[in-house]
Amino acid sequence: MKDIARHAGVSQSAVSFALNGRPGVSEGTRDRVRQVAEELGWRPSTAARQLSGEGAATVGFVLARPADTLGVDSFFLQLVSGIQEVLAERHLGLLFQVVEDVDDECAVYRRWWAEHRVDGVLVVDPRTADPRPGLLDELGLPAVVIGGAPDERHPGLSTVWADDAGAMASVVDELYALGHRRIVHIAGLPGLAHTERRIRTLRAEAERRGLSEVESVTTDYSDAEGAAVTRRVLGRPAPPTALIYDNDVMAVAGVATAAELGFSVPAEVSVLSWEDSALCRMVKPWLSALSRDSVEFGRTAARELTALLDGGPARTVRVPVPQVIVRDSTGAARR
Amino acid sequence: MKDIARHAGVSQSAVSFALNGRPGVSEGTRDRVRQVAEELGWRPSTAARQLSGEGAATVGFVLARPADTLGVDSFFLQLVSGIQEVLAERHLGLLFQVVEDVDDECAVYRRWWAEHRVDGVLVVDPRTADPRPGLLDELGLPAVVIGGAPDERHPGLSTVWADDAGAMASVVDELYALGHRRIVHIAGLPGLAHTERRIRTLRAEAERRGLSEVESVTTDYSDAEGAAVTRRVLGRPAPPTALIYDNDVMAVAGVATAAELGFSVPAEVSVLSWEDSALCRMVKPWLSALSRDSVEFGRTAARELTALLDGGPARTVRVPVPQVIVRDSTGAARR
DNA sequence: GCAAGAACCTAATGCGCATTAGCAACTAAT
DNA sequence: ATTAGTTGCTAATGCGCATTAGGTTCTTGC
Repeated sequence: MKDIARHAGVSQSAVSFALNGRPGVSEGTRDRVRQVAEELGWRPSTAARQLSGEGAATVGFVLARPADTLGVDSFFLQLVSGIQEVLAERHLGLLFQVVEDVDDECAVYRRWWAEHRVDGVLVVDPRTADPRPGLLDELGLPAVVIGGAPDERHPGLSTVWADDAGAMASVVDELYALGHRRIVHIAGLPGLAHTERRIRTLRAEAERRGLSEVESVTTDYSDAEGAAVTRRVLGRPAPPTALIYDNDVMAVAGVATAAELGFSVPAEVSVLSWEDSALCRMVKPWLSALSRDSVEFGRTAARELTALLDGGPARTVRVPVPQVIVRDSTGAARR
Repeated sequence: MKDIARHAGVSQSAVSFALNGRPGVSEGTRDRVRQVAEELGWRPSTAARQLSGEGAATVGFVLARPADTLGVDSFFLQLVSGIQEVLAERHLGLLFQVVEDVDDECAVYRRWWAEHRVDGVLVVDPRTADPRPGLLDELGLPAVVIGGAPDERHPGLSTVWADDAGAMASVVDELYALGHRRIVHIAGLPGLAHTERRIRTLRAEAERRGLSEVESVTTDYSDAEGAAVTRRVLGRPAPPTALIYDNDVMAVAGVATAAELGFSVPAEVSVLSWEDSALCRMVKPWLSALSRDSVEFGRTAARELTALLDGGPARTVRVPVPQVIVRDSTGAARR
């Protein structure tokens, strides 16, 4: 800015006024300063800006999962891509960190907060008894919880969520209509809020219809566990006629396992993936799947965060209910 | 720091000396200051530190690809995970951005540089005629090119690369030994340095052996194009007996397509994936694949970058040649 | 024709830290 | 006993920006 001031023949303060749209300089001077700044390729130093009270212009995102389970997962990249789209418009940076578990994640938040490194954070994979909302509330760090159910205990946090319960209900509706009575839900990680929500809803729906042979089994989302559970339940005397997998990876592994065991899909067992991706169209039969717009999900979350950063109120936003895309892996139950 | 100084009964400068291990304070004072800082949960403001010449404590990473091709890709998450591991040790942040294309990527580098937002960057997907190394060299931004071939034109940049040429040569060796003479390489994006390296090497190896029916076809890495190319080449009067796919997604799509066309794998056509992941064990037959340690690749790249940041010389590091993992999708050529 | 105000600009200050210069007390060397 | 050196600290400065307090000229109202 000193350079610009010299080139434009004004004081450094005038430059600041001119470039920040503040009153105090004539339009002529403002234009001249802008032009010089442009020529010099000037950009404000984020550090200096931050030091004079403007915030870090950065948003944090922590992914808590062991390195070895960072496998085939299209959801996060898509989510991040949507987040970026919104952040980039406002020239907000995304500070990204991968850690092992939630405790480490909390430590990262504390550090970021103490170092004034981020203006806010995006939290994913909310859990039952999650320490993170409380911590963020306590630190006063603006945050948006992605995928969490509305949480009245932390009114400072925004929430963006998908209606898993509604989706599960519609899935059960559909399977029931197709004649399925024995259904196994190969769920994801226990303790994750959306896993528990789906499990609870499935149980409620089953009870409502008087179905006794409906259950959920939790896994670690890996193809290995997906296959193992599939093998176990299909080996029963009265195997399920429909399998709901909480992600695409397990669904694909499940189909392969079913085929191996001599079950034809969907004639003998229907398979539904709770995540749509290219994977679902890479196996035969093509997998029916619950489809949601992950990129848009990310955009929504980022928009909520920027709203918070602008001083807006915390809100709870629901994104559209995931829709079932019927392909070739679901059909009428065998009689 | 002012608080700490007051609590410890010393000047603010003494606090700075104490906490940074500088001479100028007695060990007693140092310990006392450390303790107070600990109690107060003090962490230095990165902005202030940066303003006084310490660098941004942040490394940049840009992923240039259209949002819709951000699909099933385990490579990047694993790479990033490895990068993080090394950066986290040094408390370096990772600023992450997704953009549409290389031009946007260059714009991001320019902005980061002007804003002093990052101390260095990691560059992925190097291309033939890539504008990025030149730009980074010009800006003087420390950088490590991941996956690039050694480049003498930009001695300021470090390079971490895998020996694709060597790997391709060993793949051809192996397939040749199995009796394959008609081989199609379903390559990735044209213009990517490693794509071109593999293509060149395949051609050279074919010529050396006098094989005329060996070729490479470039794609966009998508399952759709992988399937389309597979369909086309297997429909020929004399179809290839071996297919080399540049990633796992296309390989899986290719196997499905081959099955659809009535080709049995590996009896009638062998399939090899140039990327190993859970995907390769999610289809039947399990895919033979070239395996590399992406997490370690990331670690190596991050280590090279931190070395550069410490003022070390630019280096070119080769990671181990990917190894062929023989599973069930490759076998002797049908006579 | 003179005071009051507006318009446009400059000087000065602070953000949180690192660093340099400076200063007092004490010790070692001559 | 004086100087030189050392130790342990404080005061002061600067990094690049935003902002507040002044200051000068130019306009307006009476």
